[in-house]
Amino acid sequence: MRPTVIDIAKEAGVSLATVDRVLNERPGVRAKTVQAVQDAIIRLGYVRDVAAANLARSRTYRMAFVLPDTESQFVQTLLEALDLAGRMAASARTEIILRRFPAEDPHALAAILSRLAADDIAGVALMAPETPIVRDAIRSLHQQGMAIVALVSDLPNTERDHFVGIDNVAAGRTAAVLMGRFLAGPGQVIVVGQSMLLRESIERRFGFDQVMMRDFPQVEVLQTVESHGRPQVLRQIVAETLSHGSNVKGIYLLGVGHRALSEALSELDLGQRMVVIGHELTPHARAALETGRMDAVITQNVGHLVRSALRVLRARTDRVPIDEGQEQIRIEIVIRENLPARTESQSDL
Amino acid sequence: MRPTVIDIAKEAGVSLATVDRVLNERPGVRAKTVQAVQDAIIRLGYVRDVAAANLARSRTYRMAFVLPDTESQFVQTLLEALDLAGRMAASARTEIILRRFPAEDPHALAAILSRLAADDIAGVALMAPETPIVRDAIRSLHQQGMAIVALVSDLPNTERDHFVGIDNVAAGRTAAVLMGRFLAGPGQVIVVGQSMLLRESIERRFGFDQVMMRDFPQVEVLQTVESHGRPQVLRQIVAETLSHGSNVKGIYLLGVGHRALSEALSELDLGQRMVVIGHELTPHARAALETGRMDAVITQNVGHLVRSALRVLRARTDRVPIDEGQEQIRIEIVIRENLPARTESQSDL
DNA sequence: AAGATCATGAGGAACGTACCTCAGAAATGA
DNA sequence: TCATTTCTGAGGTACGTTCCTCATGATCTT
Repeated sequence: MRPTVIDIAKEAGVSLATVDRVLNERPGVRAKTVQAVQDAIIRLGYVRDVAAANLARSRTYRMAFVLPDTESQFVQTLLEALDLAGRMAASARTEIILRRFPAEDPHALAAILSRLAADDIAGVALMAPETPIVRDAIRSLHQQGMAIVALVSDLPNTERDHFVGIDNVAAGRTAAVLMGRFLAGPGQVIVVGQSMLLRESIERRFGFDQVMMRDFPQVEVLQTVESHGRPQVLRQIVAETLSHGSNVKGIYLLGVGHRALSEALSELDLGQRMVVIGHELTPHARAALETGRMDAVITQNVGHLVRSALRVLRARTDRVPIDEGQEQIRIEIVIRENLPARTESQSDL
Repeated sequence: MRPTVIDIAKEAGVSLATVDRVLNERPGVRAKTVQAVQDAIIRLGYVRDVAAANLARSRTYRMAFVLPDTESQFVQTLLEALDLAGRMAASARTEIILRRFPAEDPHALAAILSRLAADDIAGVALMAPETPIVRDAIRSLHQQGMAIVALVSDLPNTERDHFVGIDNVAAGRTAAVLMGRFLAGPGQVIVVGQSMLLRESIERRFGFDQVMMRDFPQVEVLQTVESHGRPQVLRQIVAETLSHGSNVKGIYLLGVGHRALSEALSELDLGQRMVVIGHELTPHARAALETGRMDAVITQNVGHLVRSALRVLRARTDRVPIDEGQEQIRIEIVIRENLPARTESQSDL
């Protein structure tokens, strides 16, 4: 049988109350006694039963996920994963609170964040760009003891406890290697992004250029085309670039916008096959891979993101260590052949 | 507040005992009453608190992992992941029992399996080839109500509850796409495997050939070289093939044996760069990727394998549904650029 | 209609931990 | 040494469930 607090008390020759004080780091125990209890704990190999502990605390975890209200497919898949995770988490005394903020309004975001504390929330997973206002809001939450993780987009200069997401520079490098090798020769590559103001886009482009220059000097990477979320813009610019008789052999999509691009491409009816590589495995990207309109997608598993964020927030709240290996989000390479089966729950797009 | 069994009892106008009988599907309740209770459950949105339930049951999960006693790096990394998972699981009332069996001795394996039942074990994760003896042993365990998952290597014709691992045909196809595209032209490819009797090797080779023939007809895939676990054999055959002045441009490793191969390759000092693609991200494969001796590794996350097996076994034991999306093991493509950082725990090689 | 069987209620103990109170012991200061 | 402060012990209740016993009322047999 596993040892319990009672066994520890006996072993250490103290009372249950004292063991409890030591375990929960409450004051009123002499250093010597603390040591005796800790020795007993080690000697017996005691591990606290978190389930019983949480039951006794009658602690329920209220975790907030704060996301932009953009309708992008990436956010949509994130929401789906969140929904599923919420249902699964319910039986583990964890409640997920969803908050959306207007994408371009840092003040609204700050207001939402500051309201969280009053709402008795134990932790926040935040997907937002880092602005001074947000930094202040996070500092305030942090001072109130709230666990905070940055989701998808890191907030390196804040008091966030953890970043749940991928290294976007490495993701860009990965895309570059595939692009370079798939091209297998000289040519030009168009890079398309929503806006170069987004941290992810900048980092990916940086990593992409790095590898391209080093390993594939024969490939010319053109300036980033910014779509600003408007498909027409994207379509037009791409069409223009392509029709200028240049030697474009590949397209690199820094972010979302797969739909608009694939429409543009099918309209143009290119005589020649292009190498198309993008990020985020949205339903459209999945379809594009299946039909061969895209060659590879660099992605992060949305289900993992959500579950990892929840685990980290819980661990922070419980003050227990996390399993670094498990919380490391992989840069996944998806091609048609290793496309994961669509599950009913859709949780793992 | 979340509703509890007491709330359900009040809502349904029955006693706590009756609610409990319904919840745990125990006899002695009229169909009409069962319905009334279930209605109340739905009306209040009751979710059973599994932590409290398990506490009350004072159930501890003893889960056995049965693995071959081969010293292969893959099994080693699996063991490391298992060790870590065991430490994490301890606080969730789960105990991991490890059993090794002589790799070539199905009788010994069957003996170990049949001993499990007496050992009060709730579930087994088994990594073993499917033989008639093993099939019988599994049937017997199944009849005793034990949860069984096949690990890494599927046991399709048995009563296993679930398979935790990847689709090896798809993994082979994935390798083929990368090989074909990285080669970027005609040439020959050597395929190296430990033994073609292993299900995985056969399936991977099958998938590899499928795609090669369909998409890259200009590439000639040579017959599989079998190493039978002996590095010298492998080294010699590879050296021979290469020195025969043929047009070998790529090497596909069906399984382990990265060390022997990389030694062979460095000895031969090939004038020309080869495309080397293999399976399983062992420490050697990792080193080979880092130094550029390998181009890509198709792998499955060992940490995920173990955790998924544990979750599935627990779910089966608790008779609760599993999250299909979470339990789907990905076919991961790893190149140098997206090589996951080595974590201290090494859990996720 | 009497006995047998079944469905239900009431109540309680247990799981392992947290957290509270109060009394008394030990250490500390003057 | 006495008063004061600081530790410690004993005991209890609670968390949400499981599972047990016993009693009673309802329903079925023949």
